[in-house]
Amino acid sequence: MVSQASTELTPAGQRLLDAASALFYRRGIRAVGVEAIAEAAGTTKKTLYDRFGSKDALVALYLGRRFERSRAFTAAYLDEHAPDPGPERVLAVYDALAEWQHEDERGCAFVNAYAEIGGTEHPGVAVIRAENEWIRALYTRLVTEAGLRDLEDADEVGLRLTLLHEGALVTMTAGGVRDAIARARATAADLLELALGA
Amino acid sequence: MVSQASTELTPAGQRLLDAASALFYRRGIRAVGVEAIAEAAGTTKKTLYDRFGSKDALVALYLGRRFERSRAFTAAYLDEHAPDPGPERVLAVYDALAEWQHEDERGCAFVNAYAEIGGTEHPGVAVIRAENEWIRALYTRLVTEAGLRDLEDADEVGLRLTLLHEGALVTMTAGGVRDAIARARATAADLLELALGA
DNA sequence: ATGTAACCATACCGGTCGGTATACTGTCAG
DNA sequence: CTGACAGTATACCGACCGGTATGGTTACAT
Repeated sequence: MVSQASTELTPAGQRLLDAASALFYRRGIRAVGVEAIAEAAGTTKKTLYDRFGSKDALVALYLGRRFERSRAFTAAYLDEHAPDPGPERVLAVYDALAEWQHEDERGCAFVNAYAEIGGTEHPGVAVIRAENEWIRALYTRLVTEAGLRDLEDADEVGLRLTLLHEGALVTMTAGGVRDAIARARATAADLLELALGA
Repeated sequence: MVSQASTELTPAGQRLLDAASALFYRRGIRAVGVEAIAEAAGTTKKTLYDRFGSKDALVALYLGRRFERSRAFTAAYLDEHAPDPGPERVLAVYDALAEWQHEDERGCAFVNAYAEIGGTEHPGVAVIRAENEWIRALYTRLVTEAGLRDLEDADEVGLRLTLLHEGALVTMTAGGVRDAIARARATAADLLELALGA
């Protein structure tokens, strides 16, 4: 587990993936051409296709690596700011999200990508689904560890916290509500108190 | 207020807007070319540009008309299924959403569109923002009528219900949770009970 | 009768799309 | 020394993009 997929890339390959990630996230997938990616990476289309084979594969890699990164970021944030099981550790996920989003302003990369490639057979669709399920599983696990031992209850609360999580991202960007994540956190706190007992 | 914007369209114009709406919603905005729209409407690009001037204008009209329709649908649904003020009328918005989404499977048109045109100066961005604010205002109003007279509290609960609303759509599509809207409704019920008193 | 708006058909514009081909340089391991 | 590989540079492919131009056919109002 020492080497990661991103580590195995050649220098030009890494630059291409970095440039593609930034452009895809900021402007959308279809809006960004391979030529622009190659130019931003200071290389050529030839190298891009030698390394990744197709634009679709590059998109899937972009999503996969972003998923990896957000997982690592969240895990590190939780361990640093709320290492002990309990409601505070659950709510810290929203804090991690706020920190992750920061001044990015473009919301959830996976939701945005799904708007463009959802319903197709694009290789990135599976990554999107996996990310969404991971968020849900994370909340469910943390809620269980916080004391909600009943599996069915934990599942239900985990989903509810996920609804707030995703809703906050959408309402923040498309809705223009700056503090949507903080409001979702407050709502989640109420739900947790309700589920775990005062 | 008798005539609507859509009523003023010529027959070919109407067909074009209908075809464009279906294609944009199902496949995305950038994925659909004007040629395909004209062909689906049984007409030509010439007519499309004579009627709408540009693809961007057609997109904005698509979003605007969908906003109009969803507003009318929701209002009619509420009046039919929950005509009296109270928590049930608030929760009926989720029922209306489930009915509206039905077997559409592509989630919120505005969230999807924002993923493609957000951050640009596209004329459709304003429509997206307006739709999102309307949802929030609707929940806030219904909550107030349900008995939450304090303006600040109503604002807060209205936003929370919006988070669940948007989160449900995203979790249903990108997350693959079929009954996400029903789960959002159940969560909203708990929040309302909390806010209005048992 | 004349004008005008709506429409259809077709060809065209410059530009960009994703993807491929050719050819040359540098590096480094066998 | 010799491949093999990573890289650069550039030209090219057919297809499609949004948008325009030309020209002709109806129908209808003045």
